[in-house]
Amino acid sequence: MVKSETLRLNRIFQALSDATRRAILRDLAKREKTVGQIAQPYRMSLAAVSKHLKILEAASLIHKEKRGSFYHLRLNPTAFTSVEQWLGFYQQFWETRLDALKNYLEQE
Amino acid sequence: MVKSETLRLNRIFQALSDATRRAILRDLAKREKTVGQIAQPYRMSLAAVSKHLKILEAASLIHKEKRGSFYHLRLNPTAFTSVEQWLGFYQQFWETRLDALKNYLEQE
DNA sequence: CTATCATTCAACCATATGGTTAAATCAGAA
DNA sequence: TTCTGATTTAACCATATGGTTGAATGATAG
Repeated sequence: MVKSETLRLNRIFQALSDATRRAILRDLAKREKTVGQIAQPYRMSLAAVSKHLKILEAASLIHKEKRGSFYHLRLNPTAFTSVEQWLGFYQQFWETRLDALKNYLEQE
Repeated sequence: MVKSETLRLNRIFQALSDATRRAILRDLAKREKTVGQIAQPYRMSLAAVSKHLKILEAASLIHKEKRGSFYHLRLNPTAFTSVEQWLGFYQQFWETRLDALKNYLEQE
């Protein structure tokens, strides 16, 4: 594994380890939003949400663009491919496991 | 999202956010190992590795079993399905994105 | 210009994290 | 029983994390 990819995965998984940040991603999957719109459902301060967005952006999971006096946030779907690739390596293991289970059950 | 699944994902992603722990998972993918065998490639203390293993176990990414005076660790491949499922939701987005890119490139 | 609105930045705080070393546990060998 | 080896636990430390509040920035509306 290349070092830069390691750091990239560190940042991505760390970003995803917080439930608020995962909820924000879900929210942005629907449509692009401003910081204020994103913050609205949460009880925490705007500054706290702003920090979460910065972490998501550093992990390249979202893209932030300033238009006028508003920042617009949107999902960066390609970033998810890093996780997809990382996970891909392990799929062979749980797939063979599930296949074994399936075979076992079908024997009955 | 159910709360318990949220906590489960918190633990899993947090566990995966550390490069040492991801390396341990890779290592265990090959075959089952003891704590000492796992620790051998790393410069850190055995106690530090022991902590990493506890975190991976709490995230249910590995299974730990004591046989005699050795603890044997192995991958728990089914735990990866949680990540798989979480990621699945976003695949529609980056897939349509990649399809769009593919179409664009094929136009040339 | 000036006031306002959206957002960030800075300073701060409590708790979590990832490491250390030293002591405790616990199974197997002598 | 006693010694040894494998591993965990405990206490500790420095830094990171996730939150707060209040001041700063920067674009828009009067």
